[in-house]
Amino acid sequence: MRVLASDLKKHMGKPVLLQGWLHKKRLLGGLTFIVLRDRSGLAQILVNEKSEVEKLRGMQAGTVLEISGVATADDRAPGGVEVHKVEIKVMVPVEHESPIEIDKPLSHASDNLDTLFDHRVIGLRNLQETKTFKIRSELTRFIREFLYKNDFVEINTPKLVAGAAEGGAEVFKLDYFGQEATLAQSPQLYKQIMVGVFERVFEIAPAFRAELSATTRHVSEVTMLDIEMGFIKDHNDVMNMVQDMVYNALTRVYAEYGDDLKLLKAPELVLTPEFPRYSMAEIHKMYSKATGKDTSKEIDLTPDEEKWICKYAKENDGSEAVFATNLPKSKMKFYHMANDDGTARSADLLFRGVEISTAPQREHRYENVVKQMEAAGIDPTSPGFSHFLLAFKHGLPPHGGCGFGIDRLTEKVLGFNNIKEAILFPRDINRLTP
RNA sequence: GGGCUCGUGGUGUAGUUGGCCUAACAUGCCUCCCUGUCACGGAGGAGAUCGCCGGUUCGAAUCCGGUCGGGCCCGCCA
Repeated sequence: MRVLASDLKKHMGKPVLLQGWLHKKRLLGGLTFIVLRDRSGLAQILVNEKSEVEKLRGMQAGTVLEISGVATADDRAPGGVEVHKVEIKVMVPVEHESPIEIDKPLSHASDNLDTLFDHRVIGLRNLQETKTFKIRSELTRFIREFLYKNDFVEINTPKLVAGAAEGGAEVFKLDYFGQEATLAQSPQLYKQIMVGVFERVFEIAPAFRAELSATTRHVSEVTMLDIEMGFIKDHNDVMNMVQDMVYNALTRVYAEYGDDLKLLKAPELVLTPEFPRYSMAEIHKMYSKATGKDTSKEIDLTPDEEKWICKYAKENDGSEAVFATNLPKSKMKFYHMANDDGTARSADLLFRGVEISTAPQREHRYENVVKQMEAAGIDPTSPGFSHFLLAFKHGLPPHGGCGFGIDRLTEKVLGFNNIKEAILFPRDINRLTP
């Protein structure tokens, strides 16, 4: 029976069999330390026999090993336990030198990201990188668990679609058995349709954006969390749900992975259960007053304003997450609901300087959706939209939801400067491999 | 798409007002020594025509032009 590195302590004094990768060799002459990596972490193995050490001559990091020995308590060993009386079996020999180091932190300097991604296949075995993606996995799990607890149903919607869901944004086009298809840039229309079925739905899936953006915040394949909930009282219900979900996921990840986050030099979490809310107009005014730069004519928040309001909220409200509410109507999508004062019932959630989510209330009245569609220059009878409208025709309650960037959330939790650092195999305007 | 910026052994860097560069340092790799390492330590070694092409010059990693490949910012957004 295989024993995992992290379970060695439970087998103190007993024979154990470990399987994993050679992570590090330290030869001290008469004795040799081997560090073995498996899915649970690292195990230290002490080898005395010359003949056993010889089996590892020429074997590089990554060599797949089976080690049998005895779990032995020793204060000098990391974690107080190591394996003695060892017999080594090389399962998969590796003689090629590792292209990138796996036992020390890799450079995440922006100039070096290209090398980091070129060597991603092996670089991900680096403990720091592995931890990053373990934390990403857990963040996603906490979000899922929160949503399940709140009666949301997880759905999967098509990524091969006939037309653009949101209009405006660039889409990838491809040949679909002779028809032109696009890669879905958002599950927007489908998740609204599903409100008519389950009331509360969510999806975690890729979305494809063909915009020629080259910034630290953009990739062309993004992992989106999409939420939609029906029978809301007002826009606040949507913001509250997103807020509670984020608060829950962040506090959990800091509680359960605090040590790893500290090791990865992630910032301390500063968060209140209620996130501060400022209207877009207020933020423009506050920012202009504080910096002397007039942004009152800006439609959206500038990247600098996003950073500024996050810093402001952290210092004055004790929260690194902040809502920018009442987004301008001119930016509104046809499926959003407008306020009477020229703003939209939409809010951006900002965290540590970037927008991680947009959480609007939807226009749920059939006639209004048709009107807003026509105003946006979309033909309501076109094949891509007639199905969508059918759901409204047959009854959709007041509803709202959010699009939420999992990549950006992970990036900011870990204190990275570039979204790609939080993605296993990022896709941007000039990277399609690995 | 617009602006700015960078390109030196496998990896990370130094050198960039031309000559002391026959390219330095760290790490990784190879050989040897080392019985408690944990970024082990010590001795030695291999490994780069300085992204590519052209130009200026007695002489170019260094200056100029072009080209290819990155990065950052803006616009747009998650």
